[in-house]
Formats: sequence, C-alpha cells, structure tokens
Amino acid sequence: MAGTLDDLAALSGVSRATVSRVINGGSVSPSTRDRVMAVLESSNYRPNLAARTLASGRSGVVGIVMHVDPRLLFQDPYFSQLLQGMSDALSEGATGMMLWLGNRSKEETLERILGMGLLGGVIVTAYNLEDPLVDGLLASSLPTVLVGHRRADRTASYVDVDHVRAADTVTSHLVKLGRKRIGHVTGRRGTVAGEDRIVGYQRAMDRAGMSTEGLIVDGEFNRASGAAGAAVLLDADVDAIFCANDATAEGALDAVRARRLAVPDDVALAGFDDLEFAAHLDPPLTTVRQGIRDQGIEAANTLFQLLADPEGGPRRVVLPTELVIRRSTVGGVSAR
Amino acid sequence: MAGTLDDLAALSGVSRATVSRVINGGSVSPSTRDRVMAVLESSNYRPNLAARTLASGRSGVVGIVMHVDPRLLFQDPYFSQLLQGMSDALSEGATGMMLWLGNRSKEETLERILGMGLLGGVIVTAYNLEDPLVDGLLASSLPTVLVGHRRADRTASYVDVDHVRAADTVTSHLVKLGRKRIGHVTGRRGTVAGEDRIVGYQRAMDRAGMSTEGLIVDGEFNRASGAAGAAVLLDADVDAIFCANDATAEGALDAVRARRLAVPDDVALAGFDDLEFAAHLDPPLTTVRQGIRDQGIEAANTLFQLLADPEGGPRRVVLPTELVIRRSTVGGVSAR
DNA sequence: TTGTACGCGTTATCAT
DNA sequence: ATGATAACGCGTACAA
Repeated sequence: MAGTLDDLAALSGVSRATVSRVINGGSVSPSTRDRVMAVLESSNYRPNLAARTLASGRSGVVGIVMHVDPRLLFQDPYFSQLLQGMSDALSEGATGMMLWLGNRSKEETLERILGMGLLGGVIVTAYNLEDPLVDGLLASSLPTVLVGHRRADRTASYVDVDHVRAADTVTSHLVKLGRKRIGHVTGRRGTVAGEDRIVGYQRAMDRAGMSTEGLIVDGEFNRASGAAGAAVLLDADVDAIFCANDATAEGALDAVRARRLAVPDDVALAGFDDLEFAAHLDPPLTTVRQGIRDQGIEAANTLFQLLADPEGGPRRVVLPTELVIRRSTVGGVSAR
Repeated sequence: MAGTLDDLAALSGVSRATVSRVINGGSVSPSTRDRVMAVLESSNYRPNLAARTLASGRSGVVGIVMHVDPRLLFQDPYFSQLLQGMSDALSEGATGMMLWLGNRSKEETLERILGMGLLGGVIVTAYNLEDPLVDGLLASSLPTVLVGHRRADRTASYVDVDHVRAADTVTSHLVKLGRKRIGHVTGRRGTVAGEDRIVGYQRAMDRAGMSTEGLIVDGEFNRASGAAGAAVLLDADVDAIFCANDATAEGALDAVRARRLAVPDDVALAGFDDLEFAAHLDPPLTTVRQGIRDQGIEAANTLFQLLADPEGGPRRVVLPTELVIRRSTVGGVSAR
C-alpha cells in the first residue's frame, strides 16, 4: 500500500535512484519515466518526509509563532485573519506549517522551536519592544520573518505597516473636523503598535498646535480598557477620541453611551484595524484599515524569498494603510 | 554549537549508543551518566527530529485540521478558542502541532496530511454530515479524533456535546416563560450542530404541544443570516427566537432593534455558544455555554490516550452544556 | 541516461 | 553497563 522507494524500484525494474529522479524531476529518459510513472500512480506512494528531510536537509515545513496573551488571541479576530493569510500563502509553497501559541514561556517556546530541527523557517509576531523569543529566533540560524518590528530589528526581515503615519492621519482627520480636545486611549504600552500610534497622535497634535496634556490614557487593546479609558477622557471633557484599535473603540462607545452622549455630535470616535465589526457598530466606526490578511500573505511570501535566496539580505515590506471614514466621526457620511 | 550524538560521544569518551541512552532514559551507570550529562548541558545539543522520527517511527507531532469556510474561521472566536484549548493540552505531551485550514479542497488537504508521514495523529473538526476529509482520515491508519461527530461515526473517537438536548433545554426555557410563538433561526443546514439543534428545538416544541410551522428559518451560523432570518420570523409574529448560535443571535438583535421592538418584552432572544461577547450585548444574551476550550483540551487528551493505547478502541467524550440565563429572555435577571 | 554507494542523525538489537 | 552495528527511507555525488 504505502511502500518505499525501493519497492517502486523493484516493481518498475529500475534502481531506486531513478525513481527518486522521476519524483524529484531529475533527468530520466522518456521511456523509463513513463514506466516508472505508471507504477507510481497505481501505487499511491507517499515519500517519507522524515527520511527526505534527513537526507536533503530541507523539510518544506515552516513554523508560525504567535506568542500572545490567550485572552487577546481568541477575542480579537486580528490573529485569525493573520493566520488565515499565512495559511493561504504557505499552502502554495510549503508542505505544512507548525504552530506555536503562547501556552508556555517564551524561553521554553523558543527552545522547542529550535529543537524542532526540521523547520525550514519561521514567521513570528513581533509586537513587543522587548521579546526574548523574537531575539532568540533572529539569533538562530533559522530564516525568520517578523510580523511587526522593533526599531532595533534593522537587519531582520519583516512585514509591517507604518503605525506612526497612520495614527497621524486619523488624528489629523479629527483635527480637520474642528475637534478641539482630542484624546487618545493608547494600545498596550511596550508594544510597537501601541507606542508608535501614540507618536503619530502626538505628531498630529503638535502640528495642529494642540496640547495633549491629560488627553492620553493607557489602554490594553481591548474593550474593557477602552471603556475605562474613555470614561477618564470624558471627564477631561474631550470632544473626540482616537482609540488604539477597534476593540478599544468599541469599549469607548460603551462608555459614551453610558453617559447618554451622542457620537459623533458630542464625541467623535475613531479606531484602528477595520475589523469586520467596525462597520456594524452604531454608528459605524471611522478607523484605519490595515490589510491584516495581506500581512499574513506577505509574511509568507517574504519567507519564501528568504528561503530561495538566503544570501539576498533582509527583506522589508511596509504595507499601506487606509483611513476609512464612517459616521462615528462624520455624522452625515454613510458607511461603505 | 549544535552537534550530533557522535560529537557528544566523542567529547564524553563513550559510544553514541550510551549518549542516546542517557538522553532517552536507558540504563546507564551513574558515573558515566553524570559525565555525559555534564557534556550534554554545556553543549546545548538538540536531537534531530527528522532522524529520530526516521529511526523510531514516531515524531510526537500531531495534526490539527480545521477545514472550514474562511469567513467563519476569522469571524467566530469559536475556532480560536478551540485551537487554544488544543494547543494548551498538546503542548504538554506533543513536541509540536501542524495546522491545516480550509485553503485547499478537502481532497487535496487529505492528500497533504496523509503525505506528511511524520504525523502521530490528527484532530479534525467534523461539523458536516458529509465530509470526505473526515472520511479519509478515519479510513487511514492515522489515529484520529473528531471534534463533533456524525451519527455514522460510531467507531470513531470523538469529543462533542449533546446538541439535541441543549437545544431542547433552551427552547423549553422559552416555553416556560410563556412564549407562544417561538421561532428558530437554524445553523447551516447539513452540519451536525445545525440539524441537531433543530431536532432539539422541535422536540421541545412538540412536547409543549406547539406547532413550528412557519417558525423555522435557515441560517448560516453568522450575523447576517441571523438578521435576515429574524426579519422573516418577526413578520411571522414570533415572540421569541432561538438562534442556532451567538453570532446568529447578534444578527437577530440587529433585526429586532431595526423594528424598534424591545428585547425581551416584545421578543425574547437566545443563542448558543456563550462566546465572550454574548454577555456584553444589550441586553446580555441568554445562551448555551459549551466549553469550547474544554473541547479542544479533551480532544487533545483523547488523542493522547489513543496514541498510548492504540488497541483500546474508540474513545467518546460528550461534554456537558449549561443554560446561561441572561436578560435577553428574562428582563429582571442580571447578567452573571 | 542509469546504477552504485555513501551519508543524513537516531534508535534499537545484538554481542560483549 | 556498554559498544558495535544494522536499520530507517531518501538524496545525491560519482562512476559507468
């Protein structure tokens, strides 16, 4: 049924090497190729990946590492979308993908990944300014692509978006609407996205000559912290809030509603991500669309490039973002 | 740096076999063991999984197959939670997990999984009444655990909940509240959960002596179909709707709101899953809690049992569900 | 074009 | 208790 290369060789009356060539595209005479192919088709042979890996040194299996807080992981569709994108692209060129989530310490996870041996390369989410797991992978000999990146990751290959610029754009949008006290519920401190979005917000405010004093409240990229943060900002009498992501904005909306204030009349609200639900909020949420699935796809493709040309140096991909204006900032505009 | 078993053998002045014994727990004299251990610790050696698998026949790597519609996958936290549970449990006993999503046809996916060779076993979501991928895995020699199951899967190992019973319980809850026209927006037809929940709903209605004519509308387990289905049912003048899952119920809530009707005064609403957001809806949603993460954990443990005792016959685990009553059916009750 | 033969890093079965 | 040595299944230089 299953059989080995030797079995096929015996059945087709050639050497094992020839069968191997037929399978892997070596040079074989048309006649023998046909003969071997016939046997091969009838015999539903499956090459043994372990043996193949051992002999050739490459397995075609890549690793995906998403070492994030479980609560975030299964609340935020962000990760599912990213995974989906990677899976889509990887299924083209890789024979399989292994997955590591955050159920062990970063050190342990790193150890397991490196111990895996048969991995061709890894894609790892790099959201934190400090991350021993990412450091370890970059320091290893394993071809590595980051999703997100720290400033220090200059020699690494990564896929990311320009958070600073995008945050600047949203904030400027609020400024242009005539909002005078624009608050910001940040993302989780210590994350690249969190910090960079603060920088972008700050930059836009500076340019507009507006003070941000008392207008920045720390959040956690989730709904609860959005509600709490917005409550503080509402006390500070803001007329607009830029939330570090959509989940945070949803929480902010809760807080605004709890005070019977109107969006956007009393308070304008903006988020970041453009997740599915953002368009379905009431009112629909102005936000920054970042192609999350695209980031996954690009990360996979970048890894493929790295594998194809290991000497080609690091590849960096910065994907574009798009400001999606909906009724949470501009009352009259219809949702798209 | 990395090194092989032979290197370690040379460094510690013993044979490769002895080093292997030290690592894998064979019988070695305390003295040599200590000597080898010393070398081993200083040398951050990592056994080569490919070689190990080739020689021993087992890899410790398990597969997870979630071949579902991408749109469902990254909208519904259900899958993330399931994955999380599996990952948690697997990280204890397995060296790694490979993941297959629905980016290829079921036949192609099956081929790839079986071709993988080094898999110790697989966990596969079995939601559809007909599924060649599940059939193929069950027919293969690969130890397989289903999450969900078809009636025909009598000889298979699976983890599931009793959908019929749970749906019966929710519906009976609505009956007891005095609702007279209880509608049902079904799950996707052709899925076990969808069909079984219909059966449970029907059973409860029959028992209460209520007709279900015109009260069953097909849904798709998502928000959009929930809104559409609820609209139809509202036209049919229902005073309660049991939705096949929480996402569907969220859509139904949209539809009820659009008509300026009150929940639960005009229409009572119930869902299924008890996802995070269900408690945060306005009003909080009455629903059936099924331990999704627990199902993942149980599936992993079941697979481990299967691997430990291949002759032990199929293992079946039916996890309990719990009716969670919130304000969408009983106005006065506070959310838990 | 085809076959021979060696090596990949382990495990496992023998002797010793 | 330990050390040779034979698998494991495949890729691939090298020879023919």
